[in-house]
Amino acid sequence: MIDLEWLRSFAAIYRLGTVSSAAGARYLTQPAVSQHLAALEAAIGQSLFVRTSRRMVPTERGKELYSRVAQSLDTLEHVLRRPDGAAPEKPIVRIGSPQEYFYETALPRLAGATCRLWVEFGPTPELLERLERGELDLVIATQRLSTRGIEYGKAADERFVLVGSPEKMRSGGRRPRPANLDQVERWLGGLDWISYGVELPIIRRFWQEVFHRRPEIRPVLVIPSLHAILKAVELGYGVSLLPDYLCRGAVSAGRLRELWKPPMPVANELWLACRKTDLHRDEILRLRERLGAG
DNA sequence: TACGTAACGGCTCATGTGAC
DNA sequence: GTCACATGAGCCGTTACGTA
Repeated sequence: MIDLEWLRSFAAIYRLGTVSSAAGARYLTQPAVSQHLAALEAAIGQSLFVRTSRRMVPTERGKELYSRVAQSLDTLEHVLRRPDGAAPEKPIVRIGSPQEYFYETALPRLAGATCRLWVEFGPTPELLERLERGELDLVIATQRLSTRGIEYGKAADERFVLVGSPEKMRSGGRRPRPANLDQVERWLGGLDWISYGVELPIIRRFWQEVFHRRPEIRPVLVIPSLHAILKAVELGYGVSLLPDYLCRGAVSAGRLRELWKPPMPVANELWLACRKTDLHRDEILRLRERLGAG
């Protein structure tokens, strides 16, 4: 007979990745949780995790079991937590995202969601790692990493727009003919640039895709925030590349100007990632639909 | 019915083991 | 050396059972 406590410990190990952290989360000691898992594996007759030196990696049987019990255990946890007569507690979905995309695009789409949302920001590789570890439920990713057990759905395309302030452009010297890439490169290389980082992320990619070489640019301003870059461009610090969803409003309002359109647009795909074992969860499916990856 | 006692289950603490 | 899991020893609460 399988004890419910064994399953609760199993789910905690699955989500948190180690027996020790699962023990902490369950207010038990590590040996207690270790014994729960050993008893569950003995009852089932199969290993549910591969013991590596640093992590407990679920086996196929472990993944299958988790997908079958996770929703029921969550429901049970909610029922046990809520006081008698209280309305059923909404499930929690933990979302990881790039800050600017979430603020500009995801947040308006999530208005009226029927679950509670806990949002965290960070770089995509880190967020995907945390998704795999069970610390997040849904990640808006700027790239697809080959991670087993993660399902990706296309959420959106973002096009990078080369922008500057109208005042800066008036004093920026004579503009080259748009079709002459050598002239355009020399012209752009002579402008003041604002970059997200010293390694010139976005700018480097733009340069390589358009001019097929590395940019020789020393940015006048480095700010790891796209919103701050937008403001800095408006204030005339220099020019930069921004996602279309972020600068569209400022361009329409005349605060920014698109300086030049490359022959082929430089774009990025945005993905919505979740664990395959969570694909049965209603709240996950609904959020995927809202965010465009249904 | 009340009490004493043994058995059992589940926990913690301490420690061993293996991987990095 | 550090980190994480497994294991043995011992403690404690619960339960079953016998006895007054």
